[in-house]
Amino acid sequence: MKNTEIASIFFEMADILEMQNVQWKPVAYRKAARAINELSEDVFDIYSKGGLKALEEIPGVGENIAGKIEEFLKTGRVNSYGKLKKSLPSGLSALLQVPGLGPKKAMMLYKELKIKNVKDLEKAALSHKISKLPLFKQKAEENILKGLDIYKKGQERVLLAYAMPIAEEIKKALEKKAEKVVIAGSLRRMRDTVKDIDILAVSSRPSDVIKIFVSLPSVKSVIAKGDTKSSVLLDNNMQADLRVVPLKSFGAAMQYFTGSKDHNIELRKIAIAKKLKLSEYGIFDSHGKQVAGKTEEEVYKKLGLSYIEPELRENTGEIQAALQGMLPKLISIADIKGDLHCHSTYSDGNNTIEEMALAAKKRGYSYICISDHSKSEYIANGLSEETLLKKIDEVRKVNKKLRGIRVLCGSEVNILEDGSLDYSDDILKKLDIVVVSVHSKFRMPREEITARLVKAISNPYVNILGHPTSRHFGKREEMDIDMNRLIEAAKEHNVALEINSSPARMDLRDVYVKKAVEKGAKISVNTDAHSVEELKFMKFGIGTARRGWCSRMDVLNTYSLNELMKFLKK
DNA sequence: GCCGTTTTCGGCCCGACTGTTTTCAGTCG
Repeated sequence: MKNTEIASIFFEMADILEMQNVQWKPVAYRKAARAINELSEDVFDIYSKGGLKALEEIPGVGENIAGKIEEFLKTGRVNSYGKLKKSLPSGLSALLQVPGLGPKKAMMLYKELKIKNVKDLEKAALSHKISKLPLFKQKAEENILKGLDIYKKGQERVLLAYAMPIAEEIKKALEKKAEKVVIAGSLRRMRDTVKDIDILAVSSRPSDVIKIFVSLPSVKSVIAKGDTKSSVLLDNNMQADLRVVPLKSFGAAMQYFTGSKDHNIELRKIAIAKKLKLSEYGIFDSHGKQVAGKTEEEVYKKLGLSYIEPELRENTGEIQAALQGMLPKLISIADIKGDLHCHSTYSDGNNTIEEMALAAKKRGYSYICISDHSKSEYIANGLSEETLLKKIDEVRKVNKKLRGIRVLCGSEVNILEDGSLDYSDDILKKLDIVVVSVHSKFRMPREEITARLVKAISNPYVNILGHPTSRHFGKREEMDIDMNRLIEAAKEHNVALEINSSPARMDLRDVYVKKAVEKGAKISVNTDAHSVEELKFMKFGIGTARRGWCSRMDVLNTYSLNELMKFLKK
């Protein structure tokens, strides 16, 4: 995908323009860059199908930026970007990534002290050159060193499943003093990765709550501390932000602090059009009187919108749909009747089939599919045909023994390099469920990998395509797939696309899920659990399903056992 | 540079915290 490359060009153009004190263009370039990053479709495909006109359909992309995209796709470069870059030293825009430094200060440092990059900045701060400048006194120098510390540790995004328990712990601590505490921000929107932790509290004595917050044992340093808000750096180098509001503003504050930024900006524009003002304190009329804000529902209603679930708040069509009352009723975790992709001690799992089944029953499921690895997955102790037959027999025995849970015997069958499968059809047809996945040769050209996947799911015994893009955070990018073709094939062959809830996978990701749902393909939300504990990851996959606009009937494992068996027969 | 049930020109979300500002600019979310 060229999207990230193009978006980062526009982000950098915005930074440079901002340092040159150009008005508004930076806002426009950033808005376009964010929209391009969120696209499910490759801009190259959009352009080859619909030309410049189609590019201009992307929100925030007008004639000018569309032209630059076209130029990039045709020549591999953007002329005006090259010119902009030459206007300033190459490392300068990186200064903006240092917390506390914005365009004004960065330019001042460049002009006064010839600071051209982060290295220069550190040298200057350590030798106390910065505190000699008129705008920068001693405190500013300290803050730059603090900012550099944060910058160097990297503000990389962390996994949702990693950040959530940390946020929950902070919430628990604050609940001792506050009347209400909620986790907001991208955590509440259930993004697969997050950058920081946002917490909102209600209290009539905000300073008490803030005092607890800044002195939590996990706080390494305090970035900011005021009467109603505070930011801290945790010892794992994540930033946590707290906001404390009065009860009458709770809904508006929740709305504001949940975001996303673009969603909020759109809502505020709607408020203005209605001669109202929306802020984190509520909705106010022209006399400054509060007309809504105690609950989120009230805020959306006052703006003429139906309630928008947090997971949908990305300004990708949800506001338009809410205006027309066309939002889907989203799936919830309570709709889930079973897990269709789990492992047992037969391959590389930690628990026996029976243990997994009992854990599933305890979660209130009515079925669980144990889909161990296939024979060529040596490293994970993949099953030979002979062992697989033994396993089928054991599943039968467990089903005889247990009541209230049905174990389905499946396999996660490797998709080989040519798109053929790791077991013969004679074996596959003995299984209740066949999940097929790629575990090798991830980096084939787009055409080949797409053909490989389409061939695999065309096999009549296949039911689910496991972790379709095989991305793995910190390890592996998505495979380069023609998602439109894959989704069409999945629909045609009645194969469900998996949302793999394993924290480092979260694959399919939200934008592709939304596309699949729009086209009527089925989704299956599974955990890929290798132990009974990992069954709990379901909630994260459900988060992605909701972000992909899934309602209950879009998701295979909300079906009752009977409905599921009917689907599996094809 | 983008965009339009008030606009094709003239707007562009809103408010808190920091530092050293004696009334506000810069930065952030």
